[in-house]
Amino acid sequence: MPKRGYHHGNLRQALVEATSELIAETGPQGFTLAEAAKRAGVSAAAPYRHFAGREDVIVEVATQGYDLFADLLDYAYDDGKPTPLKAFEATGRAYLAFARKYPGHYIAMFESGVSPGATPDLARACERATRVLTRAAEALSARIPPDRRPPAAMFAAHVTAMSHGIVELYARGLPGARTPFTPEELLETGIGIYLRGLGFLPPDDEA
Amino acid sequence: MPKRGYHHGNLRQALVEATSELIAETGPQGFTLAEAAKRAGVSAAAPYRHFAGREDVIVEVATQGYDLFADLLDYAYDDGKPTPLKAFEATGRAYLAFARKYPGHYIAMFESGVSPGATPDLARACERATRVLTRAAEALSARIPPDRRPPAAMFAAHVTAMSHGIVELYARGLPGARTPFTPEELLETGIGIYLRGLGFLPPDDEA
DNA sequence: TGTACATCAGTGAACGCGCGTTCACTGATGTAC
DNA sequence: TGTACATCAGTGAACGCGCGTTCACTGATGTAC
Repeated sequence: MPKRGYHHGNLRQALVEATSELIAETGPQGFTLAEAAKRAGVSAAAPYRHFAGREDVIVEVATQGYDLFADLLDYAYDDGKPTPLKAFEATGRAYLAFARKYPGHYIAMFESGVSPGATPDLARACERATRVLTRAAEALSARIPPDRRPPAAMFAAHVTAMSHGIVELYARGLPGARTPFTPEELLETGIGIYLRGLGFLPPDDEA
Repeated sequence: MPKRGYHHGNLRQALVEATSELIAETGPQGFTLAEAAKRAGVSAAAPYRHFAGREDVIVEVATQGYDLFADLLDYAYDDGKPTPLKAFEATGRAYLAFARKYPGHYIAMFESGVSPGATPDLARACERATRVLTRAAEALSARIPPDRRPPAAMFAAHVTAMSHGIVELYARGLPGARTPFTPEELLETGIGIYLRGLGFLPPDDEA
């Protein structure tokens, strides 16, 4: 990695980081390129040396976000070890941790209105993240009694929807939709009940 | 209702409707008061006769949204008839139907960054909607074996989260997070599995 | 090692634009007599 | 019923502002000889 190479050093990445911060603070529509440039300590014209325009920066944040997301989920899943269930639960926790730690990336990915097909890179990164989630669902699915096993894609969609809903409603600053529960509690109990409904967990307790 | 009273007739409500359309099209940050005025066939200065400013219009859309939301949920719940389960499922379908039919209101309520405490009216409307959902969860909860019955608030949060997640990820125009399933299918199956996990539904099938 | 040159990241001024908001106004509506 | 007046919803012009983007430039870096 070139440290402080040219004038700025690594302006491109500095702009991506400033942008993700700004998106977390003001939303994807509220983000301005001028403010991102100012935060990076650079004139308003400088970003055009690295990006085609405003939209392009958001797309890059989303792309890096999906890549990081896929990495984290993959690491948490750990090839299904020690058990598919434990690995699956770890993946869920990683989902929440990512949303909490990288809110700007998360918003750029899911709330910016950027189409995942906007760029080949973005499409690739997005698909990779989806694949990790689907794989986790499939591995777990294999242990479910076939007669009540839903398609793995549906299984993955249910879990993704609950995770996303918890992030949006209870992990963000929304002061209205308050519950006495932490997002982590909600996700763990919610997924637990769901898995029991699939017949995977014993009816009483024990994980 | 006064039909075409003063000059415009009912500019206030026309602005609210134009705003909800615009929010659905461009997001809460992309909405401009000038465009809403144009759609209502009125000069850019006219809205200030009815609203304090831009933010105030969004708050009004959110308030009317929560009121309508509460009405629809309440109607669907129908006092728990014919059974708490059927009523609960009908309420879930009403959630999805509202989000689909009034996307601008939905976005103003959940994605605009407007705090539910912004206005006494908004707080009241928001609480009313929450109360309907919690009541439905409580009534159903009473039929759940006490040893595995979660707090009603948690129950309500799980279901709200899954509903919201399905709306955001699979009922909107996001061309990336595609599944072969309709939002209605996803919600019905997801809630069904969840309820089975609570021990409410018989392990095999039957509603 | 030293010099001349090409490259190119970042600058600063400028542009056109559309937005939110204000303000004096105007003209239709409602009301008092 | 008719007239005079008060009210107030909507107008049009204007403002200040910040944004996205362009463009000729400048000056540091890398490279060829």
